[in-house]
This record gives sequence, structure tokens and C-alpha cells, in this order.
Amino acid sequence: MDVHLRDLRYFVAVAEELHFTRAAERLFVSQPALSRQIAKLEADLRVRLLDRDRRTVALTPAGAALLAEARELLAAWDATRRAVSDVAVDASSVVRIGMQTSVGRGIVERLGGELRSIRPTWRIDLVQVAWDDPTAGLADHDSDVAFCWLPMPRPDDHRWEVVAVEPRCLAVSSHHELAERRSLSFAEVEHLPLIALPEAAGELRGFWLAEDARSGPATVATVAATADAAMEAVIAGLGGVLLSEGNAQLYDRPGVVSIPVTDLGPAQLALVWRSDDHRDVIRELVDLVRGWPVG
Amino acid sequence: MDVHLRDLRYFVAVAEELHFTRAAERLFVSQPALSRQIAKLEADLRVRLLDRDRRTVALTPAGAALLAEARELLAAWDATRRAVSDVAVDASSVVRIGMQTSVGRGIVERLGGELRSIRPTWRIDLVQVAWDDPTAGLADHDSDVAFCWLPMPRPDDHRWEVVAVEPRCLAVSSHHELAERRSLSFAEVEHLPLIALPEAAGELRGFWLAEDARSGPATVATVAATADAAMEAVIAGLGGVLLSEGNAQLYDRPGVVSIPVTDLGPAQLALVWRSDDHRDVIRELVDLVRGWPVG
DNA sequence: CTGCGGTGATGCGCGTTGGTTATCAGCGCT
DNA sequence: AGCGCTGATAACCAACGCGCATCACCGCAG
Repeated sequence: MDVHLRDLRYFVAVAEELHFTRAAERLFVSQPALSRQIAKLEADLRVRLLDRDRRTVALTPAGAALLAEARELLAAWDATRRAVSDVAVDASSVVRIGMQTSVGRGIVERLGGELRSIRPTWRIDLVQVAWDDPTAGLADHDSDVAFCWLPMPRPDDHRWEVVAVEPRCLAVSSHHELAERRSLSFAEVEHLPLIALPEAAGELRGFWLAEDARSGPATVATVAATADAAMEAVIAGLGGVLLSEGNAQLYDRPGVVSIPVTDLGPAQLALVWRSDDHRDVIRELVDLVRGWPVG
Repeated sequence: MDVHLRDLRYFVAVAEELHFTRAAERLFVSQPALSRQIAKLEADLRVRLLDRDRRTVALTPAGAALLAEARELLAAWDATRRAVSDVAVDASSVVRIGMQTSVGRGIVERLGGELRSIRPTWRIDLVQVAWDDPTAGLADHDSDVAFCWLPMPRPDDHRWEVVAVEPRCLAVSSHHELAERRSLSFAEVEHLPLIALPEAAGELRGFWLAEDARSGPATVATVAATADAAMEAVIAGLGGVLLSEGNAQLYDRPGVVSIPVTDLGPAQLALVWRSDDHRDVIRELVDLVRGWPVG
């Protein structure tokens, strides 16, 4: 009678790939598991959804009909999950702030204080998100607003207000040959191996590799998904990493030195929210930030 | 991530009853099973859906949001199942004919023949449905057309073409005191215990108890969900049963006699289809029947 | 105050489901 | 003829979902 939406997801994958083995890889399950679940779905519906003739897989008319509907259902469930979660958050008077690196600079404290002044019952939750998600939890509704370094992916889906503009520094091990320098030009940094954000970070990865300033591709020493992992890699001497001046202070620790790179454009930290989020609290919150001077 | 639609159905039941035990009864599961599934759903969504304060159950805002969406999703899945099934039936060139009692009278044979003459690749499937479903499978798309005795439930959802009009007879055990009679008046039948269709049969139950002709309520000997069960009850001497003259012949068997009830209005057998079913085959099929004389 | 009735949660045992790995069977291609 | 690819099947195992029995908690009547 009823169905597990997972089975519909399985079916959509097979229907799109028209290939059980590839679909199974995409779904991170084994091919036999997938075969059996599809067979079970067909048995439940008492309908053949796919024609398998040994070498090829094709949709039956019924399968084609289900494919469209299944996509709708999955999307509807996704939207439902988000809506329910939003309602719950709203009812519990919490604004979830996504962040990938420490924000510091007194920003969160100030934001919390000003929020309390206009909405005394509300409070702030901080949600740490790895660099894999360049929207810091906004995209999948794990956060309501987020502090992100520009550029943002999918700029049409987001709005933001810049809260800090800071020069970029190079952080290297204190044993590094450049460690004693007080400032650097980008020419001196260009060919150093750098620690990169994960591919999933999108354009931001390029920004922190300074691809806006270099001609060829950067030398990637290693990939780090969090600031702490990156600093650990720096201490281990794997390579350097570019970061903002403010973050250089926040993440200052023994074994690391940070040196300004004078001829590199600044980094911008922004408070970001979803363009389709029209909740009053969110609007009021960003209105607060709009009044701030860009430090 | 994904959810089993059964869990949503469980949740809707609890949200509507605001009472776990009653909801569990409605769902034909035990109360502990229901409690745990709801708890699991809440855990999956990381959201409290119901406030249980010992004595009462209430929806949280998140629960209210989910309730509306869950109903939509369940309805959407229901529609999807039907649509997929219809597409499959269409593609396999089959018209499924629902029936509750044998149709006989050469009707199915004639229908099959005429269908083959206009649509040579199509064939007929017969689907037996118990009296519990007065639409003979039309409502839940188990059949495409059906032979039903009037009156039909929810007449706006159905269209029909009468194919036979026959007097009603009384079938009783051959040991019954009336067994030797050649005909009866309804006054002689009115107070006999009769075998009834299940409550779920709707108005049809009343029709076969001749409530259109009697003043007080009928005496119900027992309930039978199929014609064979009814005849078995007749043979066992539990009571009489009203049936059409044609069916009296079809179900004639040792130990049973059928006697016309002269002053009872006739029964009408109709070919029924869904008013929202606009498939060409269905239209052509009923056009065929429209040309038949009402026997 | 105390016992009773009603309600949802919890512990336990059991069958089913969904997952894995290993292997088979059919077909195309060299 | 043999190899490679693909989906199905077999065998096994952990997790899930269910029912039964029971608990914990509250309101209420005596």
C-alpha cells in the first residue's frame, strides 16, 4: 500500500541512469540491493516499471509515468521537511547562524545583543558547517543566516550584507623560509604549495587560492575541510594557506606565522540569508546589520 | 532522510484523533507500535510534532505544518499509484471488468467479442470483488468498468448503462415452508429473516433487503460478503435472500429454490464506469453497450 | 489517603526487511 | 571458444517493526 520514499529515490536513479550498476554507485548501495528494491517496488505496484533485456534497461510506459510523479513526490517531501523544520525553529524563537570559520570580531556578540533588544524572547544558535557546504547550511535549511566569505555560490538564491573587509594574509609554519618576513608581495607567494578548500566549496576555493591574481593553476598542497584542519596542515609544514587578517588573529597559534600579502585584493565577510526567506525576524535581523559600519 | 509513507499515515491518524490508543485502533496496529513510530518520525525530523502532557495530546506548530503536508503527500501517492496502474493497463491493452456476482446472460462473452471487433489487440480481464466494495473495484482503480446492481453509491462519480432489468426472487432452502410455492407476494416475505450484504455495501444493502418496499427494518439473518457465501447460508437454512431472476438461474444449486416475488420492483444490472475516465477504449466500450437492447 | 481507571512509554522476543558479499546466467564481442 | 559486462539469485546478518506484557504517571472516586 504505502511506499518508502527511499524506494522512489532508488527508482528515479535507475530510471535516470538506465543502468542498475551505475545507479547503485550513485546511491551508495550495492547493485543486488538496488535490484531487489526495484523488484519489490514493481511487485507492490503490480506493474513492470523497467524492461531489462539482458543488455539494456528501458522504461515501460508505467515507469515513465512513475518517474515524473516520483520526482514530484520526492521534491514535495523535501520541501515539507524544510517547512516543518522552519516552523519548529520559528516556534522555538531561535535564529540558527551558520559559520564555517570562527566569526570573532565581536560580531556574533553584537548581533545577539541587538536581536535581544528587538526580540527579547529570541536567541541565537551557532551551527558549525564544514567548507564542503559553501552556503554554510543555508541551502539545506540547517541555518537561517550565515557568515560567509564572498563570493557566494548561486548568488540569485542568496542576499547578503558585508560586515568586514580585510586584506588577505599568508599563514605558514614558523619554520618556513618566509616566516621572518613582515609583508609579502603576491609574486613571492604565487608558486608556494597552498592548502585548498574541498572542491565542493565552489568558487570560494578559487578565491582562497588567489586564482583571481595568478595566471596558471595553483599548487595544491592538500585539502582541508575546516579551519582547524588547515592550520594543522600549516603547522605540519605541508604548505601555506591564505586567510583574512582577522582570521589570522583568531587562528593565531604556536608554530604559525601570518604575513600580509600587500598586493592581493581584500576578502569580504558577509551575513547571508536566503532570498526566499521572508520571515520577519530575518528581515529585522539583517536590517540591524545593514546599519553597521563595514569594519 | 527519506520517510516511509506509512509513518506519515500513522502521524495523520494520531494528529486527527489526538489520541494514540484510538489512532492505533483505527490503523489496526498496537498502541506501542504507534507510539514508537511517531517517536522515530520525530527523531528523524529532529522536531517535536506532538505535545503529550500525560492526559492530552496536542499538535505543535511543526506538527500542524506537517499534518497538512502529509495529507497532500499521501493523496499524491495515492493518485500516483492509480495513474501508474492505469498507464500500465492501457499499455497492456486490457480492460478490467469488475464484478461482484457472476454476470452470466452471455453479456461478458458478447462484450469481449465486440471489443475484439473494434480493438483486435485488446482483451478483457475479469476481476472478482466482494460486496464490501459497492463500486466493484472502480473506486480504487482495480477495475476499469464494472457490472453493478443499482443503485450506485456516489452517483456523481460514476456513469452507467443498464444492461438488464429483472424481477427480484426469493431464494430459500428447499426445506423451507415456502419452498413449494410458485410465486410469492412481498407481504409473505416481509418478515422472513434475510441474508444481508455487509454494511460497507451502502444503499445496495437496503435494496436487496427490499427496504424500498417495507415499512419497518428488515430482520437480518446473517451477513454474507459474496454470492457463494450467501447461497451457502441459504442452504444452511439461516434465512432467505433476494436476488434477480437471472442470478437465481446462475446460482441454482441443489438445496435451494428461487421463487419470484411478484409485487416487488425489478432489479437493474448496469455497466458502470468512472465519470472522470476519459480513455478512448472506455468510451468506445460503453458506446457498444449503449446499442444493446435492455433484456 | 488510597486504590482504580485510563493513557502513553518501555522492555523483550520474534519474524521481516534491507543490506552485504559471492556467485550465477545470458548476451555481445573479440 | 572465451572473456567481459550486466542484472538476478543465494546465503547470511544487522536493524527494523510489530505484538505482548508491563511500567509510570495522572485524575478521580471512595
